[in-house]
Amino acid sequence: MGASSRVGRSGGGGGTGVRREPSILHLDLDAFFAAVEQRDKPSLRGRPVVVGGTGGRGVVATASYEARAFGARSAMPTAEARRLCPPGTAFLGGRFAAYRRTSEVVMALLRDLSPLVEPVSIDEAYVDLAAGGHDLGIAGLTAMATDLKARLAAATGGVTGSVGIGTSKSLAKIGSELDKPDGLTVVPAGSELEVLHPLPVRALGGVGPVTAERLAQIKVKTVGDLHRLSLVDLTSLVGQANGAGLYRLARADDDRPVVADREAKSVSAEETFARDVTDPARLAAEVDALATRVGVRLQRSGTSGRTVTLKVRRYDFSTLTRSQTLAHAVDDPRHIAEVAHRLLTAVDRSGGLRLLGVGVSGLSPYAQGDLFATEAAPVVEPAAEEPDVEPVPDDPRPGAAVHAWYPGQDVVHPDHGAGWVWGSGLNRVTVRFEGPLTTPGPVRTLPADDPALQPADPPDWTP
DNA sequence: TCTGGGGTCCTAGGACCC
DNA sequence: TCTGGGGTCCTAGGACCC
Repeated sequence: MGASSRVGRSGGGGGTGVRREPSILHLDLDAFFAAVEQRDKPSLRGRPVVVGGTGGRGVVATASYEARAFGARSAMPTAEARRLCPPGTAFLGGRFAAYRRTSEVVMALLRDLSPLVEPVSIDEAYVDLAAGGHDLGIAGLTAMATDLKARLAAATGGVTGSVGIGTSKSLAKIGSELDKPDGLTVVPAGSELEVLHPLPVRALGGVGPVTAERLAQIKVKTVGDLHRLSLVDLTSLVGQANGAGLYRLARADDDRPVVADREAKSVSAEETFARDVTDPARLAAEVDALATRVGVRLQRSGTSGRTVTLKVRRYDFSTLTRSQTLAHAVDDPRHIAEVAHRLLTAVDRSGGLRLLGVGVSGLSPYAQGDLFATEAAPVVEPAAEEPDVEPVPDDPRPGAAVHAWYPGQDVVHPDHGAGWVWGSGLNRVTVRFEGPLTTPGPVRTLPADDPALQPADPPDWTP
């Protein structure tokens, strides 16, 4: 949200960089998962090792440099890596506890350098060296980084990393890519554009296959080519935020801070099945299992969230998400599962599902059930003004008027067809109708006592 | 034996409020 | 009867990253 601090820092000429000294360090561990395996199993040293999904639908997480020589790459289907690599290649499923332990050893070494360490992933981090009071001269930085690499290898039993140091996150990251594996690159202040401009646009963070292709169509291949585009041309090509970001990155204009302790914004779990699943009972059981994984992790981290998202990948790889935002944050697996089940009901499962996922976002550090904390939480403040109607048991007699509705309830209306409640207040109820519609627009706000609004499935009532 | 799993950020449109 | 503009929230999808 703070993305648009439009500090017009062009200042005319070569507005290169914001920091005057190369004070940002980026560390990238080399072929990390495979390196840990080779460390722990001497028989694997010097041999091609592929870590990742080993089943029929697995993909490669990490290929050792020996395996890369045969063409194995991250994100490649494991089946393809098997075709490329020779007999004797090790295909391993991965031991994440071991990777995490090793990662923690490395992150601790980085925290010895500076209190400002931002882990990007299990095998990557930025360090703000200025916050650690280091000598930021080239010789001093080189000596410090050389020493870091030696301590890293010693502390991890032989895992290596590539280090880049520059005046920004972008330059530090590019530096660590330039000399791999076991590399060290310091980009001196003032030489940023010299380093940047010959590189392919893909070297910049945020340029993936789609953006690169769009740029290639107007003959923009290198960062130098990119530098010649106007801000207007760039934003019209790749969008407002991306365009403005690339415009600055091409000028080495990157003042993003190193942020320790980033708060998670969402928690999710998903599963690709070995074979597509159609059986409703099996799908329901998978939703329960995924909701449990998510709920347990939320509870362990002391957070909960208001938006539950269901992700579905169909037999033909088409992927969709359905979400619902609740009046209150949830972390209870049963509540998460209940919403996810409902969302699953509304998607087409014919032909079978390849993947199911469940996620919770809109996180706040206030767990459900804590009344005082919930009332203090700014995020649920609006709900206090218009409290949910208690899901009082509807009068079960067929035809009885219903004056209380709860989110998720299936309803039917003679003018609007079938739908379900996604919000309710004291005097009105908001319903999303699925059609067939006799009026335009899927959402209707109706008086809560509209006599025509009925539950889709009136509960059985026995006198 | 085609294409994982865990994330972040952005965009666009509709609803809704003032 | 005709019709606004700005801002926020929500939903869905997509690009990208490791």
